[in-house]
Amino acid sequence: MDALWKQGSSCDWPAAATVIINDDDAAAEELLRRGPWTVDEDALLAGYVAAHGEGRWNDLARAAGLRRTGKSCRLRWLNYLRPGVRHGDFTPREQLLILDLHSRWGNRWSKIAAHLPGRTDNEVKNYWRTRVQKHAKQLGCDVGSHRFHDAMMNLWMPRLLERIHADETAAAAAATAAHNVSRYYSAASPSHELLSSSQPAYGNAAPMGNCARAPSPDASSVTGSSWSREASPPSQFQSSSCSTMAGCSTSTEQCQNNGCSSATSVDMFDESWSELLARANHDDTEFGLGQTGDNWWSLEDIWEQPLY
DNA sequence: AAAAGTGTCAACCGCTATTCC
DNA sequence: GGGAATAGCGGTTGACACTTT
Repeated sequence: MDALWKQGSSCDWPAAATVIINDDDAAAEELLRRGPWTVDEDALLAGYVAAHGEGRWNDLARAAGLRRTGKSCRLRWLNYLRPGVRHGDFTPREQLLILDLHSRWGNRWSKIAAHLPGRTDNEVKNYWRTRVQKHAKQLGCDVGSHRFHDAMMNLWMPRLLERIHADETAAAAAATAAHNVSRYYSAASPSHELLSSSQPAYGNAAPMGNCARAPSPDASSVTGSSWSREASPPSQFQSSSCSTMAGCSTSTEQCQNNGCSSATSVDMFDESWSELLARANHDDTEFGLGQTGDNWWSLEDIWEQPLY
């Protein structure tokens, strides 16, 4: 198929580009859009899937009136529009799980993503390529090398575990404190409800977001990258920092679903996560915290540079 | 303030596997 | 059984935002 690309000036939708498919049959010529999705396209796709469900994506694209390939529609739906998709920084738990699963399975992104609720293979892949490979580069080695593996096992992962533990300890303390405060106000005055109602309103408005996420993107945000970037907290690991209930804009249940380290029990990673912790507890040689003497990365490297 | 460099991530590409006819 | 269509996967690219000089 010969394809001639041109910028979308002639297109009804802004930006992006269109492709003209040159076919022997002129009647078959059609315009297909590519590039960033618009709000209108998102609405069309989401609305159609909501009404009719997922199906054959090429047919769906046509039926929905989208000038996109089925492949493009599928990708947009899976990576962005599908309910439950999460965006934003990876929590320390997620980072740890990615490191662990990648060490077992390699670049099996979809398989790894399947263990990270709400995360897509694309996001996991991007995380690996941008963050993890960057550290490997700093070490002057390849991500597949023994050196990198050792650094990951002896430095990175133990510190992620430390961080997670610290977060959970803080969360437990905060939850206890909140409980006590609640009891105090409950006893002292019926107006304690104000405490809970003072939570930011956008928590419910963005049910798919993680706890650190800002309000829903406004209509001018098209691809999602803009708002996710804007919403990204400046401090590392902030996405897990809804450990204090006061700082979390979502309910406890949402927090759990979103992987936040709230004080209460259910863990989003279930089996994989417990396996990991079990290994951490029983395999000191791999996860030992005392093996940081060979300092390829300084502590500053580990914690000052973003691991997310 | 502007240019250059860097990081991030959505979207696309090409390939393989699976399903359908 | 075989070919076409579709789904799914991993790799790559390009645009944009941010940082550094």
